[in-house]
Amino acid sequence: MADRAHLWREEREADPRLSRAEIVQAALALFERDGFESFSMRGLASELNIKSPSLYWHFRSKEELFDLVVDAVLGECRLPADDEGAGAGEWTERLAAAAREIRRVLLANPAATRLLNGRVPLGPNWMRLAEFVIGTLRRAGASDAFANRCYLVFLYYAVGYVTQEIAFGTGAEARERLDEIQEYVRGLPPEQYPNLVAVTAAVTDRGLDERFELGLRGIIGGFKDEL
Amino acid sequence: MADRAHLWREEREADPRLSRAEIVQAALALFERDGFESFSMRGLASELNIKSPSLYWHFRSKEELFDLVVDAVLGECRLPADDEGAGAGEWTERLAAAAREIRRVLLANPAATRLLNGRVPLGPNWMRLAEFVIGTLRRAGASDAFANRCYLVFLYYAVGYVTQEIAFGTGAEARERLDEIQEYVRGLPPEQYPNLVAVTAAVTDRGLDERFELGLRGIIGGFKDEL
DNA sequence: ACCTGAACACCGTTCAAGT
DNA sequence: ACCTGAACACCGTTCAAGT
Repeated sequence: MADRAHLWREEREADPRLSRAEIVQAALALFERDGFESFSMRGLASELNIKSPSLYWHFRSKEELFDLVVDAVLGECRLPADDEGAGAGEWTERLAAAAREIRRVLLANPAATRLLNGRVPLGPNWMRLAEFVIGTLRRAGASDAFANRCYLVFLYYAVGYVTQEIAFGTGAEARERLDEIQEYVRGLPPEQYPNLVAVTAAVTDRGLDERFELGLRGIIGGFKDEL
Repeated sequence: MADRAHLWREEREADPRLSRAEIVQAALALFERDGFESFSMRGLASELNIKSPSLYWHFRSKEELFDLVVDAVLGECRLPADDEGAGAGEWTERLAAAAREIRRVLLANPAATRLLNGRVPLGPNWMRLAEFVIGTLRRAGASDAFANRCYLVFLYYAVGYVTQEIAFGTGAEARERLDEIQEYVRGLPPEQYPNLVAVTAAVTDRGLDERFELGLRGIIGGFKDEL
């Protein structure tokens, strides 16, 4: 009887030992559930039913864990298949699609995205993005030197834009926040900020999508001109 | 004799009471001296020879103080004078100059710049930047709606790029770090990252200035095309 | 190999109290 | 009006010890 219970238990909690990947996924989930500011190693440990010092067997530090969380998020980006053949679209459109995908994934993980700042991403999923951008550019005829220049500009644009965008919040919260800010700007002294106030008064939409596209057209258009 | 000493003392430490601006300046200095991670309210208080709870008489929270530190940094940006007359250069060049100035100031204050992430800047010095960009665009013939779209894209590009750039460190440290990363990328499996590895092998310079300019040309060129 | 208890040296913030 | 002492409820991390 006792033997049987034990067997059941073993089958139930499939692997009592935690893998690094499992911990990273739990960290990511916790980030998005409770927000950036609420995260702590102790909180993560308790979510995993262990004590916080155990985490230091798996990771050297919180920063190291964060590096992996960032890469895990980037891993959610689905890039267009790497085909040069007939079906492959225009390179400019391929790049634009990748940028939109990066934005989609980062907006879906706003809390974890904040980890990207002040961090040089070096994980496989960042490298995958770099490989895609550089490959696309080279097949479009870019020299090595030029492709090397472009890819960071491109990725920094996407990441940088979304990072600032996220500060407004996401979803309904963002819309509310943006409306508040519009109110605030409209109330600013017009003699000091004539253009800012005038322009804000004239526009009522929020247009974060359109702005991303505007910058993106500029960046990619610039690549095309200098190719 | 005791009276005299007292007078001296009063003349020396001009204003024993601290103003918000003084505290903000001290916080900024501390940030850049000891780095982002080392900052604490207790540390700031001890730098000002007060105890940390006193800071909460001046500021509602650490976040509120940070808002002011961010705006203080942005206040260091010197924009071209607002002249429409004969001396005024091409609007594209005026915008480019402003972007370079923002980058210069943020690179000079890397620790404080990290505060910009996840924050919507709403202080007077951010508004000043917005006013400048919008004014320049409107005088160049942009509609209200278009100027409103462009200015955030423009500012986000500058801020976003520098934010990521700063992750490499600054000065000699950055050069060292970049060389390390180049080594690391060159050592990556070429069958997995053929383009990335090839391109990195072909290029030896670090080119963060040139990349910023490349993106900037694209962004501003895009504005010009759609004006 | 993986996890824990106990401890160290910190945090941000509140609040009653001082002057 | 401005500042402090004492306290609360936390942190990340280390390290000897357990299994």
